[in-house]
Amino acid sequence: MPVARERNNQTGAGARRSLTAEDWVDAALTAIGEGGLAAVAVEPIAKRLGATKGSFYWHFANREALIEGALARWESQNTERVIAAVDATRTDSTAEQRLRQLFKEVPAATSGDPVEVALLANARHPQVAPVLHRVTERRLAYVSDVFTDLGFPPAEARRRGLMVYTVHLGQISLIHGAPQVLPASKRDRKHYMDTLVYTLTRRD
Amino acid sequence: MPVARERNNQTGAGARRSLTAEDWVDAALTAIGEGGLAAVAVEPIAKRLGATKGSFYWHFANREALIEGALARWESQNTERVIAAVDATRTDSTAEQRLRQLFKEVPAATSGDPVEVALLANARHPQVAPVLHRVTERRLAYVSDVFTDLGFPPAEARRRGLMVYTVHLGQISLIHGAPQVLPASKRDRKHYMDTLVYTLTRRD
DNA sequence: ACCTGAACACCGTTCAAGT
DNA sequence: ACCTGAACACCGTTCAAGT
Repeated sequence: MPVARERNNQTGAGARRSLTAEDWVDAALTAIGEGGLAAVAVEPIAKRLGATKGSFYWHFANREALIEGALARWESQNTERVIAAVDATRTDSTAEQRLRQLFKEVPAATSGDPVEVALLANARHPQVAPVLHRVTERRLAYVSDVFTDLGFPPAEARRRGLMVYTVHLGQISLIHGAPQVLPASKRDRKHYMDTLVYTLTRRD
Repeated sequence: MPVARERNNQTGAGARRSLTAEDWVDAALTAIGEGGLAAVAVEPIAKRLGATKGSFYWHFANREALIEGALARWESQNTERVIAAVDATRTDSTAEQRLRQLFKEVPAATSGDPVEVALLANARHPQVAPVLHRVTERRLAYVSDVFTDLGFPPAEARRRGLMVYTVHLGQISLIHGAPQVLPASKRDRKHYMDTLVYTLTRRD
């Protein structure tokens, strides 16, 4: 039974506009968030948009190009999110507080973004790796700046920043791969976090 | 042209024995090492073994069961490898040297094992996660013991062990996702490693 | 310019039939 | 007990034909 499917459009139930590449990218990002890279499947997405596979191939050369577009969009959005997060902590009094803040906020934002989680799960994917690399570089530069603000000389600030970011990545791996090894109680977690910040910010 | 394909057997070019579940698991592990979890594809593996897909389904319920078998095998082999690595470092004089050793050896062994790399890339896969969790727990316990040997009280030793293992995981992520951010020269890497070990082993 | 519908290739899964 | 070969479903890709 050929029922007319509801479909993305600007005018409600009225005239339906054509799909754009943007529409497909939107749908792809949604799919990544829900089921990872593997969920970027042309046929199911087409069904969701109320179109056919043939329509997709008018906008994109292939599935790879769709993933490319989705990653590019995520990266630019992610940049703005990082900047916003930075602005949010800028008024904190001490650099150590900002560091502590980063340890709390960034994983929260990170775990909260299902797309980031999915991309981290596919960090070695040839299309994902360079995106992750640029995002990493940007975040790392910011963390290093915090150590500069703490009075560390540039080279040492970079090393410390790298350590912090390394720990951050490790935390994400643990949270998503083996959360059971992390401190169980809130009290233990606070103790652990204190040890972490203390250890990483300590001077000679 | 129907050429008789060479096929896994015990007796060289002579009589060919039947395939076993083991044979399929072997081939699956090879495939994971070469192309990740996604490379565990029934049809191509069957072709490589000189058999048909139908043969596979006599030994396994489905593709998932094959992956399960491959992961189980890798885990048990990995256990032995860890034990061997531990034994190799046991004669080192100081615990700090053992720690430094771990930082050098474990990533080396880890990066050297393409299966581990592939599994880490799919850390959130429902079949992979529990395996990784158990392996993590085992390694973490060992690292914590090193800190106990260093004279840290148990709770603190666990925290330090967790930090070290977190850093280790972060390193792996960086090495495979954004190696460019790591210190470029050998000299800088040594300096960084020194800072790392010094920072993580320092007492109050 | 944008899309449909049919076609083909590839791989997962099933199963009747062979040895 | 172990395997083949044909069949079907699902998805990526192509393309002639429609509006």
